[in-house]
Amino acid sequence: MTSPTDRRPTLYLIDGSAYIYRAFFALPPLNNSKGLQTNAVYGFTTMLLKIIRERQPDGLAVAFDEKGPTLRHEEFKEYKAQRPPMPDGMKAQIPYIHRVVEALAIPGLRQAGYEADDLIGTLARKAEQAGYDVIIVTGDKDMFQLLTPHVRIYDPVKDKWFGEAECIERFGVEPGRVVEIMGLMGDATDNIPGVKGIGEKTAMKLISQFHTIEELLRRVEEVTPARTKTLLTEQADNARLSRKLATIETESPVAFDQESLHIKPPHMDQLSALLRELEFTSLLKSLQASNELPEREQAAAEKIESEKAAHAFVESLPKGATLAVQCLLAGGTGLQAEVQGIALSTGDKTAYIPLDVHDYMRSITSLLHEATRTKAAHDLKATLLAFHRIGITLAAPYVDTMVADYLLHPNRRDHQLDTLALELLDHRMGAHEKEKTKPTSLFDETAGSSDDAAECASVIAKITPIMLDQLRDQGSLKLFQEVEMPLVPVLAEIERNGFLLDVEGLQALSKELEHELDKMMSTIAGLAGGEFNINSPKQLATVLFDKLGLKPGRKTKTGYSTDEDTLTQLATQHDLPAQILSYRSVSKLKSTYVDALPELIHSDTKRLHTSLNQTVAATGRLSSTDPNLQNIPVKGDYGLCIREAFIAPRGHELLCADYSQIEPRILAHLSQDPRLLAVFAKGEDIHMATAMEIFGLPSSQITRDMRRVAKTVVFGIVYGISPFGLSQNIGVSQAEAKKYIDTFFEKFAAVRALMDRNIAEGKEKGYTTTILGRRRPIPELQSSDPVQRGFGERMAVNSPIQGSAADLIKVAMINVHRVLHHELPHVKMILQVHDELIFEVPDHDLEEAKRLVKHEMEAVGQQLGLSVPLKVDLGVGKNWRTAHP
DNA sequence: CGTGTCGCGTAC
DNA sequence: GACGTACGCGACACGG
Repeated sequence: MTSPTDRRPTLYLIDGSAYIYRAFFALPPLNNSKGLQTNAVYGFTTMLLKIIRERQPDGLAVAFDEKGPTLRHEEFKEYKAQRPPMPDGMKAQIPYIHRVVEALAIPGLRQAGYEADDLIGTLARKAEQAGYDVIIVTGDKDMFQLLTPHVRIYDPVKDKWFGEAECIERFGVEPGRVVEIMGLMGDATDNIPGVKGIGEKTAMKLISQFHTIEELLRRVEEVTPARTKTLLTEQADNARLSRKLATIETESPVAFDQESLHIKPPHMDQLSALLRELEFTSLLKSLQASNELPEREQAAAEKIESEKAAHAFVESLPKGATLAVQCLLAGGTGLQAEVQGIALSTGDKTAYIPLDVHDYMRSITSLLHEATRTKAAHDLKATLLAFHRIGITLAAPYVDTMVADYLLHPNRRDHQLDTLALELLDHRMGAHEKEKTKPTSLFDETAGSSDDAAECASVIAKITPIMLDQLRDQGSLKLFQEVEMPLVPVLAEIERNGFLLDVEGLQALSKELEHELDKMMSTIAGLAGGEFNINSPKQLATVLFDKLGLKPGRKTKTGYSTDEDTLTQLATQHDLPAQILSYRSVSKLKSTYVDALPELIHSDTKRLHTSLNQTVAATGRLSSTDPNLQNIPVKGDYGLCIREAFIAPRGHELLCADYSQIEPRILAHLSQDPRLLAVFAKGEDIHMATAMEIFGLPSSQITRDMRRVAKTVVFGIVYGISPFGLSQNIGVSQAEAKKYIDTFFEKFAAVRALMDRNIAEGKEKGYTTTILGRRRPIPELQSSDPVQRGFGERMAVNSPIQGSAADLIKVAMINVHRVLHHELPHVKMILQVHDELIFEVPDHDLEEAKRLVKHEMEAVGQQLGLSVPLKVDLGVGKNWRTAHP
C-alpha cells in the first residue's frame, strides 16, 4: 500500500482515545513546571501535527470515546469490565487534549452510548459514499473490518498502511468477515469472551472454511478435531455475542458535515497560548518557524524533473567520481517495496529524481549503466533488487558501505548508515527534521522523504573514500573489492530466483502431524496424570520433578533443564520423558517449518524468497532469514518429508553441489600437517584415517563406532575442543575424551601448533584472520575472566577455519555464477548452505551444469593456493531430499 | 499489548 | 561453566 495518489479528496479519521492511551504509556512521564503530566498531550499533539504536515489531508476529524455505558454494555454487562480505571495522570491530560484539537480547528467527535470506533466506522462509510478516500489512523486491528478499496488504515507508530490485501494477509479473510474471527477468538482487552480454547489460528482456519459463525455453528458436526467441536457447541452463544460486541456500528447518529470536516488553519493565538501553558517550547518554535523557510544543514538536493535538468546534472559530474545511490522506497517490504525516487550524490552534488515521470530518465539510466564509474550504496543488495524492479541494472564496480562496515567491524550487530555518519563524519542524520528534545522515538519520523534519501546518498558518497582507506589499511580491500562486492549481485539474484515449495504436500503433512500430536498429547496426559502445556519447560519440569518425583539433572538459570540430554537420561526411570521427546520433535518441525514455510511464499512468484544476509555472521558466513533456509532438517522421517517439499518445477531438476569435508581440508591447509595433507592428497577417508591414528589400529579393525568417534573429535578440534564437550558428545568419560584429544594432537602435531598459533596471534593482534585476510576481533582474549578468555580462545581457533571456508565458497559462488551466466543462462542458483550450493536446472542442461559447477567449485582450491585438493559431491533430484548428495 | 529474554532445537 | 556459527519457535516476564 502507498499513500493515496488519486484525485479523490482524503479524509483522515483519528482514533483519539486509543492514541491518548498509547502515548501515555509509551512516553516517559513528562511534567510542566506546574506539576501537570503532559506526555500524552505531547505525543498526541506531535502525531496530529505530523499527519497534517506530511499527509496534507483534505479533511480531518478526531473521535473520542464518551464516558458512560455504551450499547455494548447493554448486550454484555462485563464489557471492558476488567479494565483498570484510567490513571489520574492520564485523566488530568484529557481536557488539554480537547483544547489542542479545538485550537487546531479540528472537529472532535463524541457521542453518548457510542465508542470512537463506531463514530469512525459511521463517518468512514458516509465519506466513502460521498467520494472520499478515507484513512483511519489507528493501531487497532479491530478496525480492519472497516477496510474497503477506499477506506484504508494508517498506523503512525509503525508507519504502516493497511488495505484489504493486508487484511487478508493478516486474518486470512476479507474485511467483512473479520468480525467472524474476532467473535471466535474474543478480545482479552475488551473482555470479549469469544470461545475459550479457540485462538487466532484456529479461528482463522474455521472461518476460512465455514465463512461465518452462523454457518460454522450450523455445520458444527463437520468440525475436527473433536475438542474444537465441543468447545463450539458449548459456547455457541458466547460466539454470537462476541461477534456482536466486536462489530463496529456504522449507523451511529453522527452527522457527516463536509464543511466542518474540511481542514482549516489553526487558531494561532489559542494554540500558541496553549503550547506555552503546556511548556511545549520545541513545538511552539517549530510552529512559529513554519512560515519561514526551514534552514537546511547541508546544500539542498536538486530536484530533477526534466530531461534537460537530468542531462545537465549528469554532465556536471566529474568523470570518474564515485556515485552514491539511494532509493526512496514506499510501502511493503523486500520484494514488494515500490521505488518512489532515486537520490544520487557525489558528495559535492546531490540530486533527487522522483520516479513518477519517465521522460527524463534516459540520461540517469545511462549514468547508472556506466561501467567506468563506481556506484556506492548502503545495502547494495536491496538497492539492486529495487532497481531491478524498475528495469535498471546498476553496473559494477560497487561499494556497499554496509558490507564495508561489516568487514571493518564484523562483531557489530548493526551497520546502519546513521551510525557510520556519526562515527566517520560526526554528522547526525535527520537532525534537520527532528525535535531535539523529543523524549522517545515513538512518534519519530520514520517515513522516508526525498530529503532523507538525498541526505543518505550524500553521506554514502562522503564515507566511501574513508571506508576504502580503512579497508586498505587493514589489508582487506581486495577481499572487499574482489569477493564481497562481486558477491552482492549474486546474492540478489539468488533471492530473486527463490525456491519452489510443494505447498499441498506440506499441508497434508501438517494434518498428519496434527493428528500425531493429538495422540501424543493424550498419551502424555495419561502418563502425567493430567493435561499440561508440554511446550512449557517450566510446566514440564513441575510435572517431571515435583509431580512424578524424577531425579532432576542439570539446572538452567530459571529452573531444572528439560533438554534432550536430560530427558534421554530420565527415559530410564519413566515412560514419560521419551514421549515428551517425540512430542517435542514433531511439534518443533510443525511450528518451525511445516506451518511456517507456506506463510512466506510470495504472492506473485509463488516461491520462497529467503534473505541472504552478508553482514551478520561474525566469521564471514552468510546467514538466511525469512525464512531461514540454512537450517531445514536433513535427518529423521518427518525432517526428510520437509526436504521433499522443496522441489524443482516441471522440466527441471535440483542440483546440489556440496564441498566434501571443507573444514578438515582447510585445517590441513592452514596447519600444513603432513599426515592430514597426505590423506587429502590421496583422496582417503579422513575420518577413517583419524580413527586409525587415534586408536592405533589398521583400517580393517576400525569399527563404525570408532569412525564416528574420530569424526566427532575432528569436529571438536574445529570448534575449539574441551574434554568435557567431547565427552558429552560421544558419551564417554572426560578422561576417555581427553585421551582421544591428546592422541589426536600427538599424531597431528601441526594441528596443535596451528591452534596455539591462532590463539597467540589473536592475543597479540587482537584479531584473527582467514585465508583471504578477513579479520575478526576477539576482545575476549584480553579478558581477565578465565571463562571469557576460554571463550575467546575457542573463537580464535574456530574463526579462521570457519571464516576461510566462507571465503572459499563465496569465491565459488562468484565464479560459478559468472560461468553459468555465459554458458548456461537458464540454470539458476537458488541457495547457499555454508558448504553447499543448490541450483535449479532445466533437464537438457543437466549434464553440462553438473560438469561446470563441479569444475568451478573445485578450481577455487587452486585459485586460492590451497595445499589440498577440494572435492565436490553432486546430487540430482526432483526435490531437495533426493537431490542431497 | 508489545517487546525482550530464555530454553530449546534445527542446520553447517 | 563446560564446542564454533547462525535463526526462530513458544512461553514467559516485564514495563510502557
